Amino acid sequence: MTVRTRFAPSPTGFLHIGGARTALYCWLEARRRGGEFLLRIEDTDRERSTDEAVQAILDAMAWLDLSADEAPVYQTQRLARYREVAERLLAEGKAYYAYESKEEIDAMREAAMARGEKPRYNGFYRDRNEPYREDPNRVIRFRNPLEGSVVFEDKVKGRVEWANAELDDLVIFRSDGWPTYNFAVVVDDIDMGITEVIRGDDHVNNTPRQINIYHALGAPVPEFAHLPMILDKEGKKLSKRTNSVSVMEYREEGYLPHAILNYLVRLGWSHGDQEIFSREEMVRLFDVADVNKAASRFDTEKLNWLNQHYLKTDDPAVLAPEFAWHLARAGIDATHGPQPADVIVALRDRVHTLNEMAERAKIWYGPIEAWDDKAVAKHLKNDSAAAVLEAAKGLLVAVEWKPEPIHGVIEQVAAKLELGMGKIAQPLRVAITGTQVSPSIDHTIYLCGRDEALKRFDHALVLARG
RNA sequence: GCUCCCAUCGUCUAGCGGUCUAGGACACCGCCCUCUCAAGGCGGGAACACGAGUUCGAACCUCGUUGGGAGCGCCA
Repeated sequence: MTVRTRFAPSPTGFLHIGGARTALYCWLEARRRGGEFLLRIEDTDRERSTDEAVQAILDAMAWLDLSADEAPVYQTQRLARYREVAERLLAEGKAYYAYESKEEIDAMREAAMARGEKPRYNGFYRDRNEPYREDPNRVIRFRNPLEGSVVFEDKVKGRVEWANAELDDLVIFRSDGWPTYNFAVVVDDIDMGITEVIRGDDHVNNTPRQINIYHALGAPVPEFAHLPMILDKEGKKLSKRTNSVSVMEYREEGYLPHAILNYLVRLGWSHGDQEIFSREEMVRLFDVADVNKAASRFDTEKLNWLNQHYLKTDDPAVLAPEFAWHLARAGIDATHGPQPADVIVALRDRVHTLNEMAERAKIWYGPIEAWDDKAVAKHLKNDSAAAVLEAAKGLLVAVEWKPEPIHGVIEQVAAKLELGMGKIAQPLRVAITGTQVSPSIDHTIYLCGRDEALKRFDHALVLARG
């Protein structure tokens, strides 16, 4: 049988970083085993689901390049099917109508808690065989087995056993006429031919209930793999207050999609000592069965390292479009000025993210915004600065405009004036950038462009002599 | 409260009864390189939560303790 996995987010917000990892693992598992990866939008909560959220999730998936093999399935479009299945369960006596009000249910729960028990439905309508009737409180409940236990072999957690006595008769159809999560999921997973249910840890508790529904429906039970949670740096649940949780926020912060994927694949899974995984390697080596049981913390420092790793090793031409996106966001008009790919080469050893890179690139796309007074005082207003600037200007006018020849010019100036590189590079750097920190001086000058560089030297000469 | 789950350096992890004076990576510290900042190279500190038991032998198996987490909805 073909392996089929699915990622099933509910569109109540953006694609969460934890959701992204779940999607990645589902995608990888399907790919490795030559199967299919599907997407299902769980939008039955009409109060909280929005079209914007659906689009945001789709966009994030596309940006991460985790494409589904079939068009997404929307639960809201499958209502008739859920009804049909629920009717069948009703007809077979595997489900029944119940008419308690929400207040009654709440009271039931509180009473159980008071008795030190789990808050559960007491099964009042279980054996009453109440017929269908118009009632605002009408729900359909699943007749869960009373005895025995549900056992399943979770691919990451191992054997899980659950006493049916712990489970109550869950609502499968709400009074508003929509199916509940636990029911819709099972119907969908059966209809979609899902063979591997890979999802977050928070669903383990639902699994026994769902397995009972599979049994009631006479459908084969898929394999389950419950992924541990991703916690924040403090070991707390990831929250918007303290972390970026949306994948697209990470994009805005300048992270590369494959850096995020590489970070995520190693969070809870490993392959010996390997840290860097290409897509092909992930597909070949990943196996959900090797995923760790314990929750892990999200460490931005390591993500930073990975992001810079890819910044340094990827082809600048391939990185250029994503970088251009950041330049535009930073309000930079890149139609004039240096090629983004050249800027990447100059800055990639110095930053961890693309937006940091865009910020530093400003110096070559527009005028110097702020002069560092200390830099000017130290490197421009001294005995040799003016001479250095003059000499450099003289040679730069005619040199071939590439980093290497420019580097040659600087060496010539040093030789001619009998000065060390420090005495040459720093005044030039301040002249071009207004600060004493920048990439190597040849690149710094090169990226500025000949005309602009000469203009900045002239201005610096004024400062040096003033 | 009840049910279930988890536990190796600060963090991500390797380890699947002897090869562990516990390996790698991020972060941190030091040195080197150096036109600044980085990057890079070399080196360093840093962990088996605790207690019993099983065994000739335990990070690995069992039980308990402690500490964390999840769930207990007409939310997903």
